[in-house]
Amino acid sequence: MARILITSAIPYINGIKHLGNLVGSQLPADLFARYMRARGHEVMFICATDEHGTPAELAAAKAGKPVAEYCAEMHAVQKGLSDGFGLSFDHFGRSSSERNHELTQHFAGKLWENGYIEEVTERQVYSQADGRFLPDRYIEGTCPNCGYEKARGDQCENCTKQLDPTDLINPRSAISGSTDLEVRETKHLYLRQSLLKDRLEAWIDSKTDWPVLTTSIARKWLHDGDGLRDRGITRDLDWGVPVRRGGEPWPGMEGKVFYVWFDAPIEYIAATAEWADAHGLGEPAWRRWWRTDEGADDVRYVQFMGKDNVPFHTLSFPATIMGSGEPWKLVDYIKSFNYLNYDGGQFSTSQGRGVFMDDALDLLPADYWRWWLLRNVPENADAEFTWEHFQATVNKDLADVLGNLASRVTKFCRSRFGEAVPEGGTTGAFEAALIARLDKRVRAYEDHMEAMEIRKAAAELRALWAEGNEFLQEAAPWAAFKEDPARAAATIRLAFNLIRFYAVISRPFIPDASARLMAALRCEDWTWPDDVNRALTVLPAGHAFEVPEVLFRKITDDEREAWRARFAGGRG
RNA sequence: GGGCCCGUAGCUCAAUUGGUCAGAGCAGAGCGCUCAUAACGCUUUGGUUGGGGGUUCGAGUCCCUCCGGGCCUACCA
Repeated sequence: MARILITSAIPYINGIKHLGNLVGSQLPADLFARYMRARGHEVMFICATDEHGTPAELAAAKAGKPVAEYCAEMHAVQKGLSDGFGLSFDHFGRSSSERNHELTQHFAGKLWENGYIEEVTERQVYSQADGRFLPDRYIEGTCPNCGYEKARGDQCENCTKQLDPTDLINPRSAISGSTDLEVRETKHLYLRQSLLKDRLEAWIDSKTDWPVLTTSIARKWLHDGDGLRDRGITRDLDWGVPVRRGGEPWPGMEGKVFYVWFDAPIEYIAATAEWADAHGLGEPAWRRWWRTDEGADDVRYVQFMGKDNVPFHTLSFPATIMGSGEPWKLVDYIKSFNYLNYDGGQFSTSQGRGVFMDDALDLLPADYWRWWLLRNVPENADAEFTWEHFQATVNKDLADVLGNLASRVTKFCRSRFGEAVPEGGTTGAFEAALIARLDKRVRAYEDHMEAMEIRKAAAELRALWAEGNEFLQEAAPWAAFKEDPARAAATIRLAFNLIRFYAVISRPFIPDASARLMAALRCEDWTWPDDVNRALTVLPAGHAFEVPEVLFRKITDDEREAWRARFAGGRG
């Protein structure tokens, strides 16, 4: 039994996430976690809400609430939606937790001691009306290059020129529109990750099995321009982790907080500590996952994230850990994803374009979404959600291939033999051939899951389901029943076991449907089919069952069109 | 501007380090079955693998170039 630590990129707090966010990290991480648990491994699956930063403060202000209250509410909302999608986190923490405050300050203290933090006095734009320093992109003005009037302080969206806020003509706050701006001096801490460039690069180079997407982004940042740049890790905000060196105050940094991208990855560790706290466990319970000197040496650590998060996970966070000089666990494998687009464009939180997690659960049970999203997860390139494809995939795969198989077997049995697995008859070479095919496929499925080749795993799983229909067609128990009922009984008995087999292996993808199948079979034996032959004899003759409700209903053309219209934009 | 990824049958995608790899699912066509959510099974029509050039005994698979699409470019996270 292995020990596997899994973290999903932590979703930002300022609103409900859309399906693109879900499929880019949390959902595939859940698939992997569920699979590894099913194989009997010890899994620690961690996620959290990322609660600090300017957008959180602005969202809270817009909602007319104190930021702490806003974050607490949104955390509860996101937790509820995570549960709704069946995301099986061992703990869903909060980056604003006391644990994260302590750990973030601890890391900063160690980095300072080791010379990896530098104090830098810089000039930033301050807005009197907003009472805050403005990040570059929150300053708008006229582009000096092309004259576009809504250029942002970091870049002009019209001509794509990189800008400095002070370049803008007639600069104003993007928050309030105020032009009462001034440049003030302010002191900040920089993480001197450039000092760790060689170590980081050697580390990245050693990861030859990582997705190209992951390593290419990391290398780009290592070599772009003058190489890896140092990074500001503090901000002039109220909401966040106060800047301290471990337990000590940090002279000259009063009133400042750490930058979210410094404290957010540390929350992976902190959330594991939160998990231990929530379960009344002591320090060793979580440290054995994270400290290589306290048991984490044999832990395999896998991270899931969208490509936008890769630089922070391949460089900044590892730099934080390396620079601490302490034996914290570094990630072993980073599975990164491209984006999911929506019907010809991008998902847009601001425009309400696309399907959001709450909407999705409002329309259909989680398994429909899980299946489509995972089967089409943007592994190698950006993928696209269309209602036609969603309808076609779900109806065919889930309703016709899997759901209907359960219906035809259980209903046939009920009408011919009654509501118990029939007895009599024996299996022969025909069944042995089926088992051989299933064995080959389930081993391939395992290999794909182990390698996190999600699309391939989904395709193999579907092929396994299809084997059931092929077998039934060939065995034709409805025909055999007339001349040789025992023969039909043996076929149906195997078919029942086949359904259980499918429930077990499909569970990582469609956990609710698997549970309903098992409930109908009145079975609680979720043993993984290491031995397919044995797995197909779990349900004995005489075992009572119920005919399940329709496992997956079909999506109608009318629904498809109504939903397309509803989610075209203008949510709110 | 720089960097990266992609462009394979109508659609969505597969093809270990170059050597039966030109495939699967869907859609289409034909046949079969009738247990089932008008579901299932079998057979079958589709591609000179974006264009051109090159390396090689042999290239979707390597190199060059052109065309087309996407992403990233560091204080929003």
